Amino acid sequence: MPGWGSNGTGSLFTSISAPAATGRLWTGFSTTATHIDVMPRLKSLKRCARARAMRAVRRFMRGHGATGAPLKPRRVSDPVIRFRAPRDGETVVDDQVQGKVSVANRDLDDLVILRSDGSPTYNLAVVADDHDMGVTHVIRGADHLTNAARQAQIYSALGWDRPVFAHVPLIHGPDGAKLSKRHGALGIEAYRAMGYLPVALRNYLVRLGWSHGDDEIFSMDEMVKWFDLTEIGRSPSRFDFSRLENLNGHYIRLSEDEALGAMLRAIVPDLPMEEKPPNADNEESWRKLSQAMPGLKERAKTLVDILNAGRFVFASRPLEIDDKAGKLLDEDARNVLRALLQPLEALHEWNVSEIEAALREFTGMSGLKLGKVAQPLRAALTGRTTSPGIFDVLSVLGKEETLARIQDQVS
RNA sequence: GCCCCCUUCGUCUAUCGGUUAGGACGCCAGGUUUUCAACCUGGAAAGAGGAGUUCGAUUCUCCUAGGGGGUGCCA
Repeated sequence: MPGWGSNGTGSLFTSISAPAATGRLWTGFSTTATHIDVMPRLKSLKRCARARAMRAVRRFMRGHGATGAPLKPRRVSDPVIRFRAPRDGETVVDDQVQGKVSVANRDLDDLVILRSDGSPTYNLAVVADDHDMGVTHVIRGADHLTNAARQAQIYSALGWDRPVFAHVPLIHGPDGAKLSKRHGALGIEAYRAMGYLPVALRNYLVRLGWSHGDDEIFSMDEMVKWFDLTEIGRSPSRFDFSRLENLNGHYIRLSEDEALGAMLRAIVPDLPMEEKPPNADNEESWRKLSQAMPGLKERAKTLVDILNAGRFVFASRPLEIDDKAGKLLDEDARNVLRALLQPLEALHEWNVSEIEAALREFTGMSGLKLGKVAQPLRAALTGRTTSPGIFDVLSVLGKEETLARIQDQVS
């Protein structure tokens, strides 16, 4: 996405417009790229306004006589310049999404276009700036619909052609209230820190207010090929985290292990303390994490989930055992673990297939179901009742660490 | 208050006047399974209400209700 963030006074939620020449996207506008034609005229208007206001005040004071106090106007407070809007008729905006929207002109007031300090206000600035840049399409949130009518009037007053307007429906929060930068807004960085992938976010967002038959998963190419303004619905939607999580899980499972590892390391600084892995600067732990990635990504909905589920590779002994895992480690379980030490110790090769063979042989001999062996092991090795496949856990941890963690529980 | 926009399962949506109103997420049940996920099968779940137009309305029109947005020397 080009042009995220804010430049000067504009920002993501204000306006997105495309200059014809380059086809690049711009967000907001810059008040420094100014409007050669308009500004000087307005400036002089302002001087006139001030002079006129002075005269009016004097007149008023004369009219009220010299009743006492020293009534001598020093200076008129700085005037503003307003746009003289048409009083009759209506202004019609032909919007690509909303259709023809008409507003009676009597409902649109004479808005301020130049502040008392001489700077232009939003509605004048976007119009002048978009015009200067040759912007062809103004696409923004439906909260700007009324502004479009005002801006249309300004375009007309200036004798300029209007760009194409498109006002897309807003996205409300899960509670149905507006989601915007000034109210309960979540910036894009917040979603990053929650462990959402850019691809997932894009895919989720594109389906809000827009659809392509029954399709749910879109590649970037498909989005570009199929998306069209004319197919956008007009009703606002709610932000649904479970839907986002589902897509995010989908894309995590599709991601390469190395790519996930890189993203994980990148977001660690942005995470709250309790979500950061312990000893996060330990390279060996990161190596183990990437080794465990196939099993971890299978189970995760967010990057934070991966870090959380993969915490056991970062943890140092003695391991913290959570409540559920603790209850699992009763006397029977400890006996199983004790009996496991010897056959594991005897393994020369420490890899998934050797480990699996050894454990299955053990269950065969002892008559225990694999679950009766796997769960205590899982508890002792990860401190949790859920984890990636148990053979993978042993393999990733390494022989020495595995035996030590079991020893911690049986002694 | 005034103006504008919106209204199909809880949520996102499909439907270009005639369908058993479809799909997805979530939820419930079952299957698979070393846990949890993933995956597979099945299930519950919707046209806000009222008038019209029409042989026939979810679909077109109007009204009501509800929701949202706007109404700044904010953007």
